[in-house]
Amino acid sequence: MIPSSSSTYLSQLNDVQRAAVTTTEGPVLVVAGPGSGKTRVLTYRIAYLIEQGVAPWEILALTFTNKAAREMKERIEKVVGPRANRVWAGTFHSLFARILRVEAEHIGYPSNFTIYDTDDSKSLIGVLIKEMNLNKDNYSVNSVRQRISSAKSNLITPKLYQQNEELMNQDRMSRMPAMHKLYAAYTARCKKAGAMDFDDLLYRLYELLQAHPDVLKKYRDRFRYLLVDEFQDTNHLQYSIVRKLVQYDGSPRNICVVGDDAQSIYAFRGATIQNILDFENDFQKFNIQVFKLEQNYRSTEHIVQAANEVITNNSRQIQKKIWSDKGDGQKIKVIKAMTDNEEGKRIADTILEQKNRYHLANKEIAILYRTNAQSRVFEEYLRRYNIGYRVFGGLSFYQRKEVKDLIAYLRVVVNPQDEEALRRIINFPKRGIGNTTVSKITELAIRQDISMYDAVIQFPASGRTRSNLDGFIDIIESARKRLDSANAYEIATLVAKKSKLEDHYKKDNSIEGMGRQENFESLLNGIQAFVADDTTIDTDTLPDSSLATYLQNIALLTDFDEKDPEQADHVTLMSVHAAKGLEYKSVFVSGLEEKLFPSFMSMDSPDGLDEERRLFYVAITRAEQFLTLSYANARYRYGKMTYNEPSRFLTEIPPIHLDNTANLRGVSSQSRAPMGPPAARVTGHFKRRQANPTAPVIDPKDFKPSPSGDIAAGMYVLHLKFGKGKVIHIDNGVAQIHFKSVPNPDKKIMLKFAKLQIVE
DNA sequence: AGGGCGCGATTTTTT
DNA sequence: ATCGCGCCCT
Repeated sequence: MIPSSSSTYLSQLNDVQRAAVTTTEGPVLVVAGPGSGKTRVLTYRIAYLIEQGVAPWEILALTFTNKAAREMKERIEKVVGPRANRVWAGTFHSLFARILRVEAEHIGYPSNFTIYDTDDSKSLIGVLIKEMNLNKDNYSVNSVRQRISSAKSNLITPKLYQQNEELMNQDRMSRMPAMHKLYAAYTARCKKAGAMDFDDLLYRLYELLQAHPDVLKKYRDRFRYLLVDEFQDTNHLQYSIVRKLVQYDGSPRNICVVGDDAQSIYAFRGATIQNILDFENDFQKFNIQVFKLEQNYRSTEHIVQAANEVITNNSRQIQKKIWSDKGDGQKIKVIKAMTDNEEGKRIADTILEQKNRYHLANKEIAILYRTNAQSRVFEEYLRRYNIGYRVFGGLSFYQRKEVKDLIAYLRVVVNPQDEEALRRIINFPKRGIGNTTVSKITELAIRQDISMYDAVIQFPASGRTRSNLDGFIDIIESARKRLDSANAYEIATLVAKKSKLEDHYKKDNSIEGMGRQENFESLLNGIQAFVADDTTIDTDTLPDSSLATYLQNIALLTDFDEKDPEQADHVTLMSVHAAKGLEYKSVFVSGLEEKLFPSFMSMDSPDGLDEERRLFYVAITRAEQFLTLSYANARYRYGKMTYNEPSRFLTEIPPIHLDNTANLRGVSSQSRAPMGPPAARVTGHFKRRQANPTAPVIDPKDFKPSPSGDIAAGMYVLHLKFGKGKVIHIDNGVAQIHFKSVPNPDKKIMLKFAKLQIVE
């Protein structure tokens, strides 16, 4: 029954790792270089604690991403079995949300409070700017949100903000003198809406612990052992909470933080490596133990040494030298390209070559970039080469309009005070409640100091407007009535029908519309799965399949958290940020140009530049065996061609680690040649093994859409995604076309939008 | 009230 | 280049 004894897994650790695992009492700082077995140390430490008799629920393990939390839980489970589920392991945001749900009443929130995502926050700020008659040219929603967010992350209340001369001065200088009023108003409105934004999940918890000693004591007693992963990415507020939980008289101070200052890449949103330094100071007199994990088990030496060299260009860092015993390995390749397009082609070519020569699987390969917008070229070429790929990041499933629409209805059902959700759906799908009515309702709400939902109910209006409003109220109320008796899925389907959302999306048969239908349906399926998989283990929280629980779960999810069918053999495309914590046999780091990587946003300050360099450090240390860096002399940005120098980071790698053969055939005639299919020998070899063999291959360069008016029934046309198809008939601007080479060959396409080329 | 059109801004990363 | 927003027209 016991999955494995401690001796088994402890023997898998090196001396430093083992010491970090078995030093369970008192404060511990683990400085963990890339690939040094950090996750292994964390999970084994928890497993070890449990074997030493610590109850799983006395352990609080805070991570930064859901992915990291899940991975950790899975790995603990492998060692100690199902007990692992009782460990409080999760992200700061999700665990704190869970606690806040239980304790909400203490701070005047409903336990089914809404979580506002960044879009909701921005939308509310926009509304407030308008309401307060501020000039929206001076008050940009983004900078206001940023300032509010960083105020909260530094424990500055609206009141303290107003008393802070420095902040107030900054605001005056940037022509936002009413900033503090906005902050106060924003806070009040969130509270009134029963809503917390991402920062509130931390900030309100801090307040709660601060103001309620009994609650604080409860969690201090409960969590006897704390662990924090990726400590370099925590902000001041997060550390303050952690400190509150462990730093007090009589505390055993069993806290272990793991991090790497060289991999801190979230300073832009308030993370500070100062926390690591503070941690050392704060726990100095409590016999803090520091362990440095310096052996890299991931990469070969050229890669490791290059990383070491690069990071020495940063001004301050914790001294450490990463080393590897995996041998020299391959040198780092550099691809120079004329254009971003050529960069894409050359990388795709190199991928084919590597697959051929080293028998790499797609999933052992990743292409990384600084900004998500760069993924496009790579997608194009990988598609043409029939290499399966998957893009991470960008718009997450839960940010899609059709998904947010239904979610918004559900949010209002659970919490009618949720103003942002209400605003989104009050007239969507259209039901004759126009802007005029909505702003009158808003005024009423403000004047009477009631919620917007109550204002909708009370709004005095004549015939049609009134009955439209009643129609809306009825949708919400009929679902609310069933909140206690029905599960999340039943309510969701009811709302989808009654609101006419389902109809709205079903009747749109354009390509995009069908995608939305699919998303809409998979949202409903997801809710059904949630209901079916009712496995909440916590006794504290409401272990149920209720709508409220569902909403709180998904609010903190991102794309990454979709269960990836791990078998799928695809090349991974993602931003460098998203790649943190991952590793691949072969890694391509693209777009190494000044103003792109490093980003122009960060170039003017030394701190910004240091962060970009750490980002580069993270990027190259993802590679196990093959590392390829690339840049282009010219690339399209914001619709026009831009020219940039190669990134300074390239010159920071000593040439001894670089493979210069790539340079020799760098900017040659071949790179200027029009894009043709890759060498037949190479494609031919791999084509058979690729996923998605039906995807047609059309060179976008050869594609010239015909005027939509020229298209008639009976013609053969080309479509970029679906390939060749026959136009069956055209009805009211919508063509029915049969594409024989795709799984669902019959498509309805709106001629107005679709780009089709007549071929015969 | 709703739909269409044109302009403008936006583009670093994410819980 | 793409998207969203606001304005104007019906």
